[in-house]
This record gives sequence, structure tokens and C-alpha cells, in this order.
Amino acid sequence: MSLQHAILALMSEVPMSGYDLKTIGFDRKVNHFWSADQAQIYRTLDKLVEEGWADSQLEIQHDHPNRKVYSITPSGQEELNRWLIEFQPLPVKREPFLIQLFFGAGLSNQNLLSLLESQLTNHQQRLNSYEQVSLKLPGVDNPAISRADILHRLTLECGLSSEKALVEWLKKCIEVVKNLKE
Amino acid sequence: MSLQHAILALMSEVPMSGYDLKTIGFDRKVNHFWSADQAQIYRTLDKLVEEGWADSQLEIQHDHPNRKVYSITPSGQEELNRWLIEFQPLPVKREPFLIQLFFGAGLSNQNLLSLLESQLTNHQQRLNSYEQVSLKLPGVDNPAISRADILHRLTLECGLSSEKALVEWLKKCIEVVKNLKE
DNA sequence: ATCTTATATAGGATTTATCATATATAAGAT
DNA sequence: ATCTTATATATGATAAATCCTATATAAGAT
Repeated sequence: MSLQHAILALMSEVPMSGYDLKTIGFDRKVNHFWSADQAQIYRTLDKLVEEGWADSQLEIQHDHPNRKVYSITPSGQEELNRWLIEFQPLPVKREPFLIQLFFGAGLSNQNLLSLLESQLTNHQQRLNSYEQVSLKLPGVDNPAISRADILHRLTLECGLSSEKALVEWLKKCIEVVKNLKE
Repeated sequence: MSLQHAILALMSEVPMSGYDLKTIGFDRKVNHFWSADQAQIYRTLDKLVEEGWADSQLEIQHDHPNRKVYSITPSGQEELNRWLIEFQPLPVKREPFLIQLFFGAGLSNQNLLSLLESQLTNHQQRLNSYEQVSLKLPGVDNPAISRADILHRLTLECGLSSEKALVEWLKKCIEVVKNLKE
């Protein structure tokens, strides 16, 4: 499962609690290509420990509830290294909005336009959030940019170019539908 | 659930068996934005009947096993009409390959390039299959093009432009990684 | 005082999807 | 004769993801 390996990869950089993984890892760092539910993270951590790929130590806190900090084990690191070079099949496409558009011949132009406009708004927002992240990453012109930074920027650019393509496509759709005779 | 509505939409054009839905519907017609497992289709058909959105009639065949042909009911059509104009949130992004790239700083350039090349091959194949479909759709210049045909072409163009963007991005990644000092 | 937000972990229930397998008929190939 | 492919439906088991709820501490706001 990819989520297991995403967690292993995050943990291998720095040990983390479930809460850290959710708030720092999935909601911030890798949000542009993966997201995970809190419940799923805790359950996956249990599974990683069962498999011997991670272990945890309780960290007593006084200003907050105690934390269970998880670290990757040597066998976990081995598994991660194996997985990192394993071919990943393309994820299956499932786009609810395209069902609507494909089967939308019976809808009015106005209904189609509403659907398209709200998709456009949402994709523009996503694009915008990616652009905000991009501003915080070291630029490729930066002489101190690390190998990891370069790869981080490349993954972000994947999201940026996908979203840009979708925004352009949606704008085109809107023009086409506007000129459609009902 | 979107699968339920994809099936309702396919059925509302023409009554279909589970087998038809799989082979004609999901594997051919809408493959560029939805796919469904055979087992899932039959189970979803059961659910649609339970909900009163579809019904089936047995079609006795002599050259093949008998078929159960499903049709949309009036209440199913109502449900479909309602759903077709309901906002669909953007699908969550989950890209296993981007986990690898993002956390791939410890890999050799050669390993990174292998990953990128196999992704590129797969996306080019997908792009190619979309282009094959495109050739069979009526062109926008065709004066006899229907409203449905136009929408079909638009959904296909979504896939085409997404795949083109990914192919370009992967080519760029390959150039960047080639020039990366290990 | 009470409410909300942040910090922190976890289980129950359900949904959605996949994989494997079973069953059965008929056509066509070796 | 036997094997494979196409046609056709269905169930068991499991995986992956989401939603809801419970529990608990502490800081800050109204």
C-alpha cells in the first residue's frame, strides 16, 4: 500500500507522531499528491509496527497530551528502499464531474455552465494554493538548492502543470458551451 | 456514489446487462474518466434495484447464457437528473509515483531516470489510446455533430490535455535529473 | 463561567474498490 | 478430443478510505 510507504518515507526523514504526520506531513508537505484521513494514519501506524517496519516511544508532555513518536526500523528502511524503485502503475482515473459532462446533453446550457464554472473556481483555488507553496520552495536558480529540494519542486510542478491544463480546458469548455445551440 | 450514477446514465441511454456495462460502457465508452470492476458492477446493479432506480428483465438466449437486462426506472431517472447538476468536489489526489519522486533524493540518477522513463512510457500509451478514440468521434467541423457528441469530445479533450501536460512534465523531469550531480 | 481551538490518540461503522474464484454455455482453434 | 476465448452472472474475502464519535489536556477568547 502506498500510504504505508508515504508514512515510512516521512518517518525516515524525522520521527513523527500520528498527529505530526497528519498536520505537518499530509496536510502540508505532500498535500499536492497525497492526502490521508487521521483515522487511517493511526491505523496504518499500528500496521507498520505489527510488520516491524516502525516502532514507537511514548513522549511525556506536560503542556499537552502525551505523544507516541514513531521511528522507522532497519527493516522498515529496507522495505522503503525496495519500494522506492518499484514501478507504480498509473492510478485509475475516476472523475465524477466528467460523468456529468459526458452525459449532460439533456441539461440546459445554463446548467452546464454552472457545473463548469464551479469546477473552474475549485481548480483555480487549487492552482493558487500550489503557487503559494511554490513561493516557499528554494528556486532552481538558488545555488544552495539540494537534491531533495529539486525533487520537491518537480513534484509540485506536476501539480501546477496539471491544474493549469485543467483550468485552460475548463475555460475552453465554457466558451464551447456558451456557443452551443440548445 | 458516482458509480451508481454512471451506471444510471449509461442505462438511461439504452438498457444494458452487467456484461454490456462492463465491456461496452466502462471498458470502451467512458474508460478515459471512469473504470469499474466487474464484481462491483453486478453488486451496484443489485443496489440500484433495491433502491428502485433500476429494474431487470431476463432475456433468454440460445447461443449464449441468459442475460439480465437492466433499465432505469422513472425514480432512477429523477435521481439521475438531480445528480447531474449537483456540484462534485474535486477528486482527492493520490499519486504513488510522486511519493517516489518526492522522497527519491537517496536514489541514484539512474534509478530516478528508470522511474521517470517507465511513467513516461505509460502516459504516452494512455495518450495514444485517447488519440485513437478521438479519431472515431465526429470532428467539431462536422455539421451533423450532436450536442452529446460535442460533450463527449470535450471529456476526451480533458484526458488528452492532462496526459499531454504529464508527458511534457515527465520529459522535463528527465532532462533535469540527467543534469543532476549525484 | 463557557465556548472554541489546538494538541493528541483511537475505535465503530460503513463505503468503495479489488482480487480470486465458481458456475455455465457455445464457438473456434489445435 | 481438448484447450482457449467469448459470453454471462455471482459470491467470498480483503483492502483502502471516510465519517462519526469518544476521550483527554491546555490555552485563549467572549
